[in-house]
Amino acid sequence: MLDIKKMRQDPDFYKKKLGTRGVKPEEIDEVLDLDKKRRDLLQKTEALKAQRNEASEKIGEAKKKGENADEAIAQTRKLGADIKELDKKVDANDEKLHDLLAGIPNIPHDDVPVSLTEEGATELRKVGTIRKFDFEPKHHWDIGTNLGILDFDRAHKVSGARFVYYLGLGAQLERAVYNFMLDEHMKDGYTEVLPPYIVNAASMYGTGQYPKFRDSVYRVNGEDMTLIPTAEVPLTNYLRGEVIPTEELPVYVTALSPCFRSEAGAAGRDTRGLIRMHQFNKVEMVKYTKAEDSWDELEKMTANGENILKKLNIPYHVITLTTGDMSFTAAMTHDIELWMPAQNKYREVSSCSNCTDFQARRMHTQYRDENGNLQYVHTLNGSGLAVGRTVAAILENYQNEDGSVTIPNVLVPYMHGVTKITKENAVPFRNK
RNA sequence: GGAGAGUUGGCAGAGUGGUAAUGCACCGGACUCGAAAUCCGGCGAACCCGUGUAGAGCGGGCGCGCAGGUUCAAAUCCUGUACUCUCCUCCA
Repeated sequence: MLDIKKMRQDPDFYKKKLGTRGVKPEEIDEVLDLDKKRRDLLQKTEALKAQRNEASEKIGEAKKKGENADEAIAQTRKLGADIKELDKKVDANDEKLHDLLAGIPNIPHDDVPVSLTEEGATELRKVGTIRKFDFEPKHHWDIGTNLGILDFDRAHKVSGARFVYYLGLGAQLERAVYNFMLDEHMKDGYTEVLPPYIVNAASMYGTGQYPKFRDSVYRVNGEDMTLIPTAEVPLTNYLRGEVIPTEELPVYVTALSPCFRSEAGAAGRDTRGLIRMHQFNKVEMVKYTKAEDSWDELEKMTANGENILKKLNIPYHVITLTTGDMSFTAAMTHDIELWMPAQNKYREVSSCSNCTDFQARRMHTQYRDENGNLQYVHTLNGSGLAVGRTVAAILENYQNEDGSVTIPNVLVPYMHGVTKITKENAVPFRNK
């Protein structure tokens, strides 16, 4: 949610900045018209209310003295009707204003590359050496299926498209990866959290999924409850409506959670493999910071995500998304994309965003600055990392010609000493 | 799923139709070499509108979980609803 007062003061700035995200200037004008109308109506109704309050007070005094106040009551009665009429108009106007304003995205930072499409993203750095294969590298879904550790067919039978079973060492690998990630983040100062996986509509609104993206989530139990599309929702809403003691800032939290997404509109994309599932695991990082610290914190958070890939020794690059490609709430987003040999390209594994005060204004999450004034916190979120995609990358980058997969060194302890997944050790019950 | 109780300022806690007690905490001052104690004064989240250089000051609105209703007037009455707690049932 943007600050309407600031928008009122400098409409041209907002039109220019939001234009880079595809917001039409007429939308801003409409918001400002409704804002003006709101203030006009408020002045009228508040003047009447002041009048009524004064009259009521006099009636009260008269009654105390035992005097007759019938005439004054009759006169004041009319005021009540007028007020009710005006208040209805105010409410209707407020609703329109709020709906419009809640659908306008965050203001992009000046350093964000301007483009309405994903083309034009800035590459910040490229890390790691891309492995040269002396055989044709296989896709992870073929590797996983051949080893028996990924079973897409039976998931399709039991659940449907875009679901998967992990088995044996595959399931263990997934668990090893997210335990490794959580341990690394704890070393970096994050507090581990195990949040609820179902949240209410107010939380979805707070982080900005609602009202715009109702259709991309799974709702349960009628309208209100939603399976989380990301742990960002319960982590960021954790302090919703609160004033955070200043000495606690910055707050770093991390959580593993499943993420549920309907992937409406993604039909036909990434139909094979682990890349785009209705349910996947993700380790999420969330920070609450003071306003002046959030840009530094974004860089640190991105580094926390990169740290995982460095230790896993998987090549990646970091890009800054364009104005048109960023998520609704972000003022700037760094994506980490890891290397998928079989696809011969980088694929997104993390998205780290500074949402500035955009979510905090929706959630009313504040702190007191050095003058004792209330300020909105800045919120950041980033994947640290998407677990399924990381597993996919391990399978592809660490595959051997015979179809086996070597376990990255840092994960061996998490795999209880297993150094390689082979057809023989992959799924015990298949080898009886 | 059934029954009951509760929801008031940072915290505790009064208030059953006349416009939110009191205590603690907090802020300012006095006393003191200083601090504690004590005394005096102030302050009741945030928010919204007007005025204004101002997130100062001043004026107004709103404000007792939330949303409606009755009334000149609602924390108080009525209706609905959310959440919390207790007991029963159930369950990992």
